[in-house]
Amino acid sequence: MSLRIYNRLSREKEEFTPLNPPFVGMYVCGPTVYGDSHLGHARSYITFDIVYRYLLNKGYKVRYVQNITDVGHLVGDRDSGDDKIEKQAKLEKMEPVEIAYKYEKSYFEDMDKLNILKPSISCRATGHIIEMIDLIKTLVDKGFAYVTDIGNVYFDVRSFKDYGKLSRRTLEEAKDGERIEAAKDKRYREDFALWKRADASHMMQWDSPWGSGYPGWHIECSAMSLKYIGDTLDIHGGGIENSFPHHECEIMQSESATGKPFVKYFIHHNMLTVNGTKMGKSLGNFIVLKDLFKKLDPMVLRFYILQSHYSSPLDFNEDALQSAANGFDRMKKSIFSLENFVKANNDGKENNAAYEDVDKLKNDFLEAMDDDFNTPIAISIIYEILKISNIELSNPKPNIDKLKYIKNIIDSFVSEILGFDMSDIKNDDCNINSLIEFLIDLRASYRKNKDFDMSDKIRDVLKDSGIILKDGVDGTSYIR
RNA sequence: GGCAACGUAGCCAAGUGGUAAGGCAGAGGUCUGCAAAAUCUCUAUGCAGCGGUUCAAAUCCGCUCGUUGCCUCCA
Repeated sequence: MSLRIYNRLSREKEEFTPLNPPFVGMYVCGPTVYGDSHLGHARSYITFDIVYRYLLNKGYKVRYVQNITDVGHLVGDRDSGDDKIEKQAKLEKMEPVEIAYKYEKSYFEDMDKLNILKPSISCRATGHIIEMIDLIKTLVDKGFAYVTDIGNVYFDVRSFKDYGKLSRRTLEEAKDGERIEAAKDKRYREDFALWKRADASHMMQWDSPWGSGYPGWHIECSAMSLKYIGDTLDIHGGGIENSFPHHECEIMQSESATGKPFVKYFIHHNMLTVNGTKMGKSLGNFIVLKDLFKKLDPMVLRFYILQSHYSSPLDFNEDALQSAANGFDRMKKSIFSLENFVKANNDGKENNAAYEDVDKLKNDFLEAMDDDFNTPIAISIIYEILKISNIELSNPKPNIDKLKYIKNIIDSFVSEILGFDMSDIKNDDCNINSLIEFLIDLRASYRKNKDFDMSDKIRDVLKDSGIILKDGVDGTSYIR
């Protein structure tokens, strides 16, 4: 079995062969830290978390680099306008660096809740101004960029022969869509800023050979990926909406500077919409993760997102969310039953037996993941494996070895590869779990003695306390 | 306006040439002190519509309709 990845450069599924196996260099565009993370971030970083986890699972040594954009990303994603961080800093009456740290922290908190693994390197743009200046210098020296009278540095897109190799746009098309007046000192309207001269009012600025200023948005990704991974990345990830202009610009900068291909496999995830339309601050359907998690288990969101393929558009709506929550709940219950049974009946013996029906599903799961990370199919196979487990559990004499075998596979697939945190219900402050366990045991003994008045009473009291008791196949489970 | 993607059951969603996975919701059995859980069966003769290619099409080609995205906010 070999991994196949849909490469946006070739627009085809290709077999994945890293440049220097077993090492894999993966770069993913990180957040611009000027606000709390939203649903779109969840989809993006869950997508690449799956890629990262699966590559690790296949035995690759992955260096996963993700940037933190804390300077240079201008409102409008263009070459003029306010810096997003500075704008927010003025709004909150804080230093730009305070804003950046605040929302970087917030970002990682949310990603932790979604059980997203930390990248191997998380690097801030402001920590790499020197690298960016060096890269810009190289581009100017090689004639791919030019310095204007007022001290701006632009990339000369007409010097790059493969313009549009990723987005498949031509310079002619670009002209048609132009709605914003280009800066006056550009030689050509599609040239983009590498370095901008700053006036005194600009809060963040650095010395450079072209005067005091700040970097353009695109250059940070090139500078940091070249520094930490090398001239050619095995994988570059990001959202499809950044395909143009951001990723296109990265390619032009990097390849012009190094003379080598910048990226082997470009992976783009598709958009997330809310109730059928694009999520936007101005549209009133903007969903911030911190708000959402007040009423939604982050694992349900993870499940919801992984139930559709990363390359398909995904709509977020109440009905679909509810069905995902129900489906996830059933999966979780089946896994609890399995784990509880194995825990209670573990004889500690090594188990070398193999089971054909389980092995077939095991292969199907891995085959689905190999096929461009097809998580919807992978999840459907989890249900089929759990069905075998449930049937075995309801046997009068369950096959312990088989259940142990299944448990190991489920642990690996559900927790490690799909990244679901299956740890039990979390307590807020005081630990009342043992108390609940005691009442459950007590009720079990009443039931055994057929004292159903008492057993039902315990169930009712617990229910009034918000604890729903359900008698599972192998014993009682409870839900708060 | 230019470019691109998508349209599969009540809902969500796989499937890119060989006869429609899985989840949710629904119906009916089995099991059970009751309830729940689990399990079994059923639920799209059809994949937006119309043509075409083929022994064979959800899948390839053409047209039409619809939705969404990028070129503005935004991952």
